[in-house]
Amino acid sequence: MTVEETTRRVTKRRVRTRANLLDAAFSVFAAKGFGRVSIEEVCEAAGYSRGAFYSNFDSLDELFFALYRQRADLIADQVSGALALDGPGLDVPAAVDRVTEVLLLDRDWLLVKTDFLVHAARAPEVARTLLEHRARLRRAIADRLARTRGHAELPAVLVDVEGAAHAVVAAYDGVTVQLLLDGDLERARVWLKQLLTALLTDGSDTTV
Amino acid sequence: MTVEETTRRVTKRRVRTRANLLDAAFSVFAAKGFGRVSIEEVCEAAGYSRGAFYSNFDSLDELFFALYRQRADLIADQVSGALALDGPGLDVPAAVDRVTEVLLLDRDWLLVKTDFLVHAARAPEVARTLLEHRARLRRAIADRLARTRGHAELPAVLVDVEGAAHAVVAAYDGVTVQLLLDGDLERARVWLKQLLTALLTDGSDTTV
DNA sequence: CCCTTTCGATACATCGATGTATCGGATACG
DNA sequence: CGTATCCGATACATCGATGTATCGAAAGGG
Repeated sequence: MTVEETTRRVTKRRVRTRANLLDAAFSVFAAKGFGRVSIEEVCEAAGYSRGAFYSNFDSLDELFFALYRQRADLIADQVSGALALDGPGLDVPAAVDRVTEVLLLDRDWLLVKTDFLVHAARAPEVARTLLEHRARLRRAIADRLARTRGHAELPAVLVDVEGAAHAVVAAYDGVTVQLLLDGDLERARVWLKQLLTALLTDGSDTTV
Repeated sequence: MTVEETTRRVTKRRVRTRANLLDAAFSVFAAKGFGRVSIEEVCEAAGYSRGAFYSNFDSLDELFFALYRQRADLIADQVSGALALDGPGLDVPAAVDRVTEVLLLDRDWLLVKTDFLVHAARAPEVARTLLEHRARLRRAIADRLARTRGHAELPAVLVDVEGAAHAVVAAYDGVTVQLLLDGDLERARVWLKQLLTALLTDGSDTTV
């Protein structure tokens, strides 16, 4: 880039190239891991030369960041959608099902996401972005929970809906780890549903 | 190494060197991440030249594997210890406390561990090792749970003690992610305790 | 349809990391 | 204490990745 803040004519070709680079990067990152990927590999996968890359990004880090942002936003929207789907105050299990489908969509994304986590864990700047993403997600969940039921019916130790939302995210992350290792997507989904059910209902409610 | 299976005289100096390299590697990996570390950096941190490295390991991957194994075994022992501490059938909350202290000991280890996870996720061979580690940990937990109580008192959705152990590990992993991002160790501990309590007790039991 | 601006390919210079071969000093063992 | 063996430092050859500078081609405005 190295672009001064002067507005610049942005070509259609350019946006296409950028998108292609991002897509290719996703595949390559998923396959080999951020740490083991060179700029050239991304370019090759996208069918461009390094000239194209340097015209669009300053570094692999920057591209990685853009890539994460793109996909994470997309998924966040899908989750919000899945949460909003049914009217106010309807059944949690159905929502859990839908959200689970979206969150555990494909392993490649989880691989890239985890790479990004590892990256963020060592770069406070980046970590802040990721934390904000997560906070937004939690809020969406908390809102949904609050809308459904009046603070009751949750295990007492989780304190409030905020706590419950926190727990949901933790469960998601936990199941992700197992899935990354064994690669069994379907098992992971079932397992996440069980966990969420265990967390969001008190012992009496055994609807599985 | 490039060692044929002929037994070779192993010097004291050698074990010391190896240990030093592993220790240095731990610091360097924690600080910069496996993907961004060169062999030379590790050697420099340990106060050796690359000759020493190549005399002890074939590649960074091999060193990383050895490092993980070393530390993971150590922690596994500590956890077993913490679980075995009190007599048969005594209180869960105390055990939860002790285990939590051990599991969330320092962030550096979690960083390295997560790097290793990311690495394993793309190398089935390595993943198997890690899965075995986790299975062993789960078994220890399941045994402990079984010893305490007779299958009752657990949320029904978790099915059995195996399921509960699974849930415990998931909670641990979930909390780890948050800790990696915000760096707040104490919060993480509290939070993990809450989660475990919520998971291991049915709604009626509100002992926090 | 021309001309300006932008894009991306190519070639080049540079740097850092890797692995190997060699050698002198350390270490164990008799 | 002498000697055979082992260990790790040094020097070297090589390779791949990075970033930049340059140039022809594409795109879009008039």
